[in-house]
Amino acid sequence: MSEATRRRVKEAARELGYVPQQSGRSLSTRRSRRIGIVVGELSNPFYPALLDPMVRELEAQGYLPVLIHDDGLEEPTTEPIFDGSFDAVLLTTTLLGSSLPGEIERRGIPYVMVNREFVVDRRARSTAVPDNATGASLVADLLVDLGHRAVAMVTGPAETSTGTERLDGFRDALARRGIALHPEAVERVPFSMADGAAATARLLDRRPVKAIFCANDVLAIGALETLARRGLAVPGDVSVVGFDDIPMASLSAIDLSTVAVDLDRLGRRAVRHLADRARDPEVVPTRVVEPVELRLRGTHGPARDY
Amino acid sequence: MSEATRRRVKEAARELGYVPQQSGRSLSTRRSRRIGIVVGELSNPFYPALLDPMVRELEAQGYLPVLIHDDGLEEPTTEPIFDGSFDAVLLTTTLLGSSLPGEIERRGIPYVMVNREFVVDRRARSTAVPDNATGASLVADLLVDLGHRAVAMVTGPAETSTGTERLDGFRDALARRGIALHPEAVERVPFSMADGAAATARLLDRRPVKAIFCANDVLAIGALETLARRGLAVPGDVSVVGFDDIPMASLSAIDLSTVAVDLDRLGRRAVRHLADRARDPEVVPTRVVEPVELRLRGTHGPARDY
DNA sequence: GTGAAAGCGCTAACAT
DNA sequence: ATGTTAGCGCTTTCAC
Repeated sequence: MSEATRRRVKEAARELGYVPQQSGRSLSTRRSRRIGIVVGELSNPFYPALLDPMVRELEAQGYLPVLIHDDGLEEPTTEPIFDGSFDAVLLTTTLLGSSLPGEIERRGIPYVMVNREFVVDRRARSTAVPDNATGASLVADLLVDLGHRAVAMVTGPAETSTGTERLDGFRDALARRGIALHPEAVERVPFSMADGAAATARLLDRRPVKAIFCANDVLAIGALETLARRGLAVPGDVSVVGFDDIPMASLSAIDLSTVAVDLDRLGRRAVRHLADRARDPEVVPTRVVEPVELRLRGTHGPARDY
Repeated sequence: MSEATRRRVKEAARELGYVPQQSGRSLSTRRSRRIGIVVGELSNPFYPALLDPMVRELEAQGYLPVLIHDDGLEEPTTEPIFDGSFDAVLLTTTLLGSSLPGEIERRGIPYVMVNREFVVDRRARSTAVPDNATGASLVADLLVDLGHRAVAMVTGPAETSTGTERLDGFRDALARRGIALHPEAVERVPFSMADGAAATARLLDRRPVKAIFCANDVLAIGALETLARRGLAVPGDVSVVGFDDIPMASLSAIDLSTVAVDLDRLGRRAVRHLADRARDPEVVPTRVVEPVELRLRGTHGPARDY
């Protein structure tokens, strides 16, 4: 076809406002240029922080993000995952016992888990996760080095890899330093600010606590909330350390010491790997581990009163 | 077809989990059960706050939300709006001069603007907006009643109805109380935390300021950031009032006095109206105005040193 | 190079 | 009731 004709046709199409219809195209090509994202509560600041880079990178790759809302209580609506609506799926809320990844796998739909893992057998799966164990051990060493002994942890649900790995990593690292994490010094709650606040209140009521490691920043901000309400000084009376380094953590009014995860990079790498898999099903599933580092701000301090 | 084969086929289909394919269905019914949402930066906490209730309500109405990312710099990718991908569209970033609503209208695609308006002629359009003028006047009266005279404002871009209406409402209400808002006491910047912080710094450098009204909470939190960095006490040295009452505003570490908008209700009402329009094109476009009220917290105080 | 036609998977209208 | 078929709008193949 001649170049001039091509241009004339394009021009005419533009004038008439013709836009090729996606449903027809999808039916014919079996590709939708859409990616489903199973994502948690947007009111939980962690999810926007993770979603933002994924949305940007998807846009750069020419995909449209479709949200599948998972409130953590009832099962999300999974039909669109299986009805051919998406070229691939991003999973950010996967629980350890979930059957969803297996079902998606069985149907040959490319997927990548982000921030969460699904560990059942030794088989490689596509995931992009922070180095939870290392991050937790960094916090343990930090607190021990500061002289803390009355240490507690607020962690997430046992069915979340983040909640479990960060707890295990913390406990193990403390043990290596000869400190036992007392069962009563551990609270397991959903990853929400309100739950973090309530868990901290229970911890404080139960036994003397001088340092609290929270499995993520959202829980940590909840903890700060409770401490502020009780008139306890941070870090004077109690040290608090979080995990993730969500944008809120760096506000001067919060100034949270935390384990920094480059969520931007995590999200983008997850999407790039997903796009690779969507384009070529032969691409081998990869476990991407994002390094972490301590981000020391204003909520940790030396132990006193020993 | 033999009875045995029929049974075998049905059985196999059930076991394999047959799911009707959406692209075929869409092509045939001309309905996608998907709604496009043109939304701003997810890293700007206002958007998750607005998106959250919309996503929930869409889910309740059986629609899937598809994000169209508008970074405010380059035009968002609008093809999917016109290629039949969506039954309707939610617009949350519309600028006053934008041609997008008109184009969408021309093609007969149902849409609702949320938090933003597009005012060109007298014709009714579907919008769901807070009562900007009233909110701004409430703040003006509050500050004047507290004795403030050295008043400034950080507002949003002139092309945003929110930025413009809140500025106009504030200026008019001040004028009614016999106070002029000096042009040098007004900063117009994009609705971001960093811009709010920078604008506040410029304001402070230019003239003595004792009270700052920010056109939204994101700007206000930026302002607090600058004030904290400069060692200025809030509200001792400077009062700050925001607009929207996003969840962050109520954190004890921020405790922002603001004009509360029920974003949850705003988002849900917008979606309900949109769903009505998507189901029946005859439904008349409605301008939904959400009432506002002062939410007095800890960042406003009486004027001193006059 | 150009044009016609088959077929993607579904729904709805129409026979039987 | 049940089964058949046309057609949604696109891409791709195949004739010409």
